[in-house]
Amino acid sequence: MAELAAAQSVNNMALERPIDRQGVARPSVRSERRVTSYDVAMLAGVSQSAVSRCFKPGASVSKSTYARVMKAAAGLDYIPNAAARSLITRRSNMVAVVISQLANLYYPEALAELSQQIARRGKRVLLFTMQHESDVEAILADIWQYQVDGAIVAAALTDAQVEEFERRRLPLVVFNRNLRGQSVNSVLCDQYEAGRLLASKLAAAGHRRFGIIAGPADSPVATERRNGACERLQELGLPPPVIVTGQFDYASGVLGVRQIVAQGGVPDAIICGNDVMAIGCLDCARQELGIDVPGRLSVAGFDAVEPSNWLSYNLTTLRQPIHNMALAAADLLTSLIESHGGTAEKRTFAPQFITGATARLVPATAADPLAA
Amino acid sequence: MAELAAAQSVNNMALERPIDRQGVARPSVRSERRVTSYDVAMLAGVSQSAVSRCFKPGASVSKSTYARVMKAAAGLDYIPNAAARSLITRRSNMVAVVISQLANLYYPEALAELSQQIARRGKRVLLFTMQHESDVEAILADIWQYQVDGAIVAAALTDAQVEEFERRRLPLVVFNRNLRGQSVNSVLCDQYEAGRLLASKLAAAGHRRFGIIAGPADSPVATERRNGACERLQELGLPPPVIVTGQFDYASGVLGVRQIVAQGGVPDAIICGNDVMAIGCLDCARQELGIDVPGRLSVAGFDAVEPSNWLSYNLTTLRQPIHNMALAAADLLTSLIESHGGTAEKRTFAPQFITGATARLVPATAADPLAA
DNA sequence: TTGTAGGCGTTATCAC
DNA sequence: GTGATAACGCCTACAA
Repeated sequence: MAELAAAQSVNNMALERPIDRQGVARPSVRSERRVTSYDVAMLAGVSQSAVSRCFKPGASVSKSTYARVMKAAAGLDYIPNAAARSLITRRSNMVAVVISQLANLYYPEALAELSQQIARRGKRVLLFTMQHESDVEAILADIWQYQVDGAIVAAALTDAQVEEFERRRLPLVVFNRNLRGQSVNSVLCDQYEAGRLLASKLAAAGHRRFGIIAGPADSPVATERRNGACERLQELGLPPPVIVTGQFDYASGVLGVRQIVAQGGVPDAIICGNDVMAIGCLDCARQELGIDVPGRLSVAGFDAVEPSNWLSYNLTTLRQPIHNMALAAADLLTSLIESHGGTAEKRTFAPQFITGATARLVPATAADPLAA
Repeated sequence: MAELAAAQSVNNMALERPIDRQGVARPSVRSERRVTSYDVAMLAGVSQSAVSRCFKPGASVSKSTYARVMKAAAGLDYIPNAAARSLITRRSNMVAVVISQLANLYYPEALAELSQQIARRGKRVLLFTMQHESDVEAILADIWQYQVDGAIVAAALTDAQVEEFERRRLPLVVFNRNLRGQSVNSVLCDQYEAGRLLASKLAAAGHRRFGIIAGPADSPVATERRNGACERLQELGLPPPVIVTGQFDYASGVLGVRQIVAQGGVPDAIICGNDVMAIGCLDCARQELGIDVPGRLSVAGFDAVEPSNWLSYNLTTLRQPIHNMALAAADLLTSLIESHGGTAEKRTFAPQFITGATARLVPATAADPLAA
């Protein structure tokens, strides 16, 4: 009886709705209406709010209502409109991911991991890529517009930019960038320490004359790696290395080793700002310059990207635990979104040394069994 | 005079609004209000519509109003809410990009290009990645929800799935997948032809005994390349190749060549489903099996990803014109979005043969100057 | 459990 | 050029 009454009132609504929504006064521009929860409600003989509840996980709906609604929804191909939902819930379930230089081999790996972790948490990735880190400003404007729930940024941000995230109360996790002195949530690998570690290992093996093929000057990661290595070499009282700058690409590695050799002869070891440059350096040294690596020259890189592990290279390098870093970034961001803030946290991961076979890592005499 | 009256009526509104929007009946859950166009209007002393118009490119606003509004907006850090906008305009300015296996080296390059082209057209990328192409179904549900303006999908779609795009009038461009018999807008490289071309080139050089390290069975691209090669070999009356299957990764190339050699001895040539497998095959053949490439064995791949061009490899391969394909995909999608459909179009790009140095491409006698 | 009603923040329409 | 007003499609107290 009550059910009948309900159905009837619903039917009244159903009859009236078309007039409400597309009656005489209906704007002529609206070419085609979308299927909305009202349509579903009409077909199912329930109220619109009932439909809404059916699509909300923990809502209280009777079995029969649920079934009727779902059947109607399926019949109409109804899917809730995320824009409308986010308007009222203030949750878009979108996360902005800002990443530079997808050409860099390291970044695709990071992006793949991040994307997966974010999806696993029921959120979508709004992707922003940039050619140069300086493009970030324009991207931020987009981010504010799109009502994302948070952002993971793999680019250097200025103090003002970080502050704007705070002002807008938008959870932010900085990925792989150490914003010194800023209280920002960040997930990173200690690049400075990585640089020091590599220098230490090579110096311990007796290398004295170093070359460095550094990454671009506007890359904080490149700068930290270079500084870490340089300062460690200095601490150890070794002569200052020959430093050239590259663009993180293969050609830069090739060019770099040529320049270094031209400038001061073949050094004992070359530290490259990333693996791809190290591979370029290695290929050029061996195949063009005819230098024995690691016999005469040691070459090392950073990142442990996939090709560094290929048989032709087996590069001595430092791995960033990308998987764990992506996991941490997603976790951190999620908790920030849920809890609406908290104190800034820096999760630093230690780089992992990969021995490889492109660097001599023991003193020369011990390394060569023939000399023993 | 008129201006004063306007300002006054605005002020009335301004005074009333707070009551409307967060008065007694205001829900207690709403923790913090956002800055809206009403706030800007209030501060600037204009109506909310005026503010809205100021943020719409081609709208008619007086200089002075515009200036006042912009100043107020800047002061309040106001940015229009894209969700609200898309609700009424039915335009989100978001494009879904669905892509599989970011680990595949080819895909990051494609994604980078796509992302750039889409951004250049004033749209954002909503990224969906998947481990297996079969995950696409779940992703589609997300796509419907998020009101994207269109989608670029680099995955195989079933007829039903394509049909659903049509039913929802959602512009779709299929990237790098040939959905035979379906009338879908697509941008692709002729993989079948690429397979044939490679087989022809190798056969022309006198290779007779072939091995194939194919890509995974669920990958249409892999299947087409393999079929193209196989059918061409058959046409030419050559013996059936030894075929093994891999996963498009380096290890599969290594394993593949071992299997092929174990099964039927060293063949004349091995065609690999993509470059990374070809590189694995190459490394293993040369360094583990001690086979002279290209002297004794020719190796070729597909895609011309960056590492294929490195000195250590200089792979014989087929390039897909990724840049142009991304351009075409973005153009096609954009025009579909603007024009609301049209007839299905297939833009097919020809693969470009990269000679490289891992395959002997002239008959053996002519190739060897000593034999002449 | 269910329906009613109000609001999320914007754009579009239409008088003025 | 400008301001009221009605959507857009949904969520959510609140009352029943």
